[in-house]
Amino acid sequence: MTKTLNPTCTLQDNRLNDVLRSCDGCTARSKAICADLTKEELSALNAISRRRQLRPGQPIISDQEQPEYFAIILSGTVKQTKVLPDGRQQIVGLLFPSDFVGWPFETHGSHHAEAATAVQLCSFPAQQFERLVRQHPGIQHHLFRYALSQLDAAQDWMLLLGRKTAREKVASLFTMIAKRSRGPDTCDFDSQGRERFALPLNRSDTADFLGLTLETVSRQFRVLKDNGVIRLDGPRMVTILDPAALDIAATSPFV
Amino acid sequence: MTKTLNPTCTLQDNRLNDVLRSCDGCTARSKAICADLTKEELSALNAISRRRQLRPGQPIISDQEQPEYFAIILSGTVKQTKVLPDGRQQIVGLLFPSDFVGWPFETHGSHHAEAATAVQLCSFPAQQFERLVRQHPGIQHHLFRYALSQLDAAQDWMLLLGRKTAREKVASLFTMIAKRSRGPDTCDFDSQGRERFALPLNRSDTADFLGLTLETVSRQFRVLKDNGVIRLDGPRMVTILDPAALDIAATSPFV
DNA sequence: CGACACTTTGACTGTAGTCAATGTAAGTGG
DNA sequence: CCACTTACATTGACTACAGTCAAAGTGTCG
Repeated sequence: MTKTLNPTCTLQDNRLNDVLRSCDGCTARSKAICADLTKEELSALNAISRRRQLRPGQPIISDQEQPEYFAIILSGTVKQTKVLPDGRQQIVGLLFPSDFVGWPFETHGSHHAEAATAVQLCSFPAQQFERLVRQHPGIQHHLFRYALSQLDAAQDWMLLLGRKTAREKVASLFTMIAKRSRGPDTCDFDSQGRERFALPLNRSDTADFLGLTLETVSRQFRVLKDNGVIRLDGPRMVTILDPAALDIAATSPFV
Repeated sequence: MTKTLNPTCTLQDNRLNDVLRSCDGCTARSKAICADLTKEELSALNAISRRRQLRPGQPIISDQEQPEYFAIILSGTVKQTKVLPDGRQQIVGLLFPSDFVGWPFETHGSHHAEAATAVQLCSFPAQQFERLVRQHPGIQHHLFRYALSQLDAAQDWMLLLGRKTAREKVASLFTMIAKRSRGPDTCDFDSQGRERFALPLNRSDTADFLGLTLETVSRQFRVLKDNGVIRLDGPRMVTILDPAALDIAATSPFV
């Protein structure tokens, strides 16, 4: 299992332990909502920020509680879930580095968000952050646009849940995760230049994300593997062998 | 088919044809994003507003085009759709009176919105509206909170699409439409005080909203009717006979 | 009246779900 | 070092829910 980084990747130092916590070296700086903020807005944000590390399964926002803090994801993956009274579960959002977790001004909130993998966050105390958003329309503007992109993603996922076959759902998951893993710091290719990523979810969570059972997920993984579309190095490590075939599998109901 | 309005309803005059187009008599005034705006913000909005009437099927925002205008729905229902290359369709949003149609500052937008029924809109030219939003953080704040409520609704629907049975989906649709129809102006009860509403979608669109086929939708309507949960007066007119049973049917997979 | 759009119903099929057993890998303690 | 546990994943056999295909029914409009 050789692992070589794409030569175009420029590894940046997070300096997670820096006392100064400067935004300059932050890996999320160029993509998160803090991108394009004015110097003033950015330093106001930075002044109330705090780094956090979460273990898999640790909650960020618990159902029925006011969130303690909001955060930008620096590394790792966060899952948002909704559950029915009898326990059936649906993952309604997967959040990746540079994504924002939690929504200011939300009152109702039947939300639950937790770390799917180990996660590093840049967090902001809830009330201070809300005050900051009120003071700086620029920050609100970016949050608004980010919310719209999340809404669009949710609606794309509705199309997947309502209209795609199991095969298409699994293939779409792979293309989505590959796309989100494509960043200057996080991209990963094997020795032959083929895209590769670690799934942030186990089979059960994957099923809850795709609206399937874990057995069906496992079987569809196998089919894509047998067809030479992907390779599996362990149950979580996926290499895309045939990107074109994967794209077809993600939008065509037959085969 | 007797139709009596709930005595608590206070019918207001839309004055759709008034030249002055005052917001004072507007039916959406108290619930739409224009609620809680300052006098200044409201009059700025009002100054660029224009009433529009749409026939069923008429598009508001076409896929791949910059929207011409944004709008608040005064009456009727609007559907947002996403389609796969091979034509499979999913309705990703149903919008009711007081809802906002279209999103300022959106660039990508694989959005399509069209009138599901006859629709009356209070519309705003896209560019003028965007300029207004930039100038008035208060308007943006309301739009932001509205976007969050739409995101929450989308995620609730993801739970429905991914995890509910056909029976539950249809029952959930009825509870959702009943809830949205419950307004001071639009509520409708039969002679015995039972809640009643007209479905804004035909069977095919209903199927596209619930992630089912139209035949399955038709059969589940029949089961709920046979069980005495609802009554159908024509294919579109639903009366809720047993609200408790309907709530159970909406969240319990067995029967 | 016939044309058309929409809906209902029936018979059959197939995809994904269910239930159960087995496989795999990492971690624990004797 | 090796049983044993635990969590997760795979595979198989069978089932059932919803989909497909087809026909008939209903209502509206010209």
